Amino acid sequence: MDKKPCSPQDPELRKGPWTMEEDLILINYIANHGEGVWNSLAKAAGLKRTGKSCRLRWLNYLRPDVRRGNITPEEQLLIMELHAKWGNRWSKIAKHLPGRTDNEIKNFWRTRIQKHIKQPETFPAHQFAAADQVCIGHHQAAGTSQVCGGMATDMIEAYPPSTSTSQMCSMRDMIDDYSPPTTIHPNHNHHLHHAEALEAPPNNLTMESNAEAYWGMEDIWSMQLLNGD
DNA sequence: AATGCCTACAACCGCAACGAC
DNA sequence: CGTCGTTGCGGTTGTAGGCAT
Repeated sequence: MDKKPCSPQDPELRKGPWTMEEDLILINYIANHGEGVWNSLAKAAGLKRTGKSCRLRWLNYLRPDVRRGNITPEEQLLIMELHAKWGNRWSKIAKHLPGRTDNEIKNFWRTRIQKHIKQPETFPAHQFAAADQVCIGHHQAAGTSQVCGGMATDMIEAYPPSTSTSQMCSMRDMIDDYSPPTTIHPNHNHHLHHAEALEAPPNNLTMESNAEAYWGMEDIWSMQLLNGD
């Protein structure tokens, strides 16, 4: 899996998971030369990757300001709210979650939320609670594909104790209100003022959820800093 | 302890938009 | 104004790790 050639045309091109060495090369190169035209960047850095792959790796994983790990309840609510407004506009939604990438939000939505939307109505609340520490009501009417006000009381009670009563209320309201658009409103500008009001990172969004990054971006960054310019 | 299944996430793919020439 | 290269986006897939049996 490590050195699988990508295509007969370019047997040198690597695909699949990035190695630590590749990450370091990319980080070093960008630290010294900045981001640029990704195809030539990949070549100049000596990476046997497509520019596209390098860009994705950088944006979703290596950027110093990227936040990975647990999505906080606040972020979950924001995602729901913005998804209700804009649908699958992941990059747009990601702009309102500082440090989060569209890919992460998309994955989060598909794995944590969408699966519940697809659950039959009889899905037991306790299983629901087990599936996620915090999650979303699944009480949709068949065929309407709507996350809505059916958030089980159990689920709300399963919410972390740190969650304030007011947060709870707003969460209920929000989930009650939630109805993902079946089509994107071409004219969604009337939402923007609200969304932009959300743009500033909430104070309680901390970096602590990043603590479990795999082989710590801190490590990589300290390594590349040691390498210097 | 072995296995099969499920979940979460990293990465790839295809397409559309955009800009330079 | 058409072509080409690049970027950005959203959907999909592959796989590692966790969990249940």
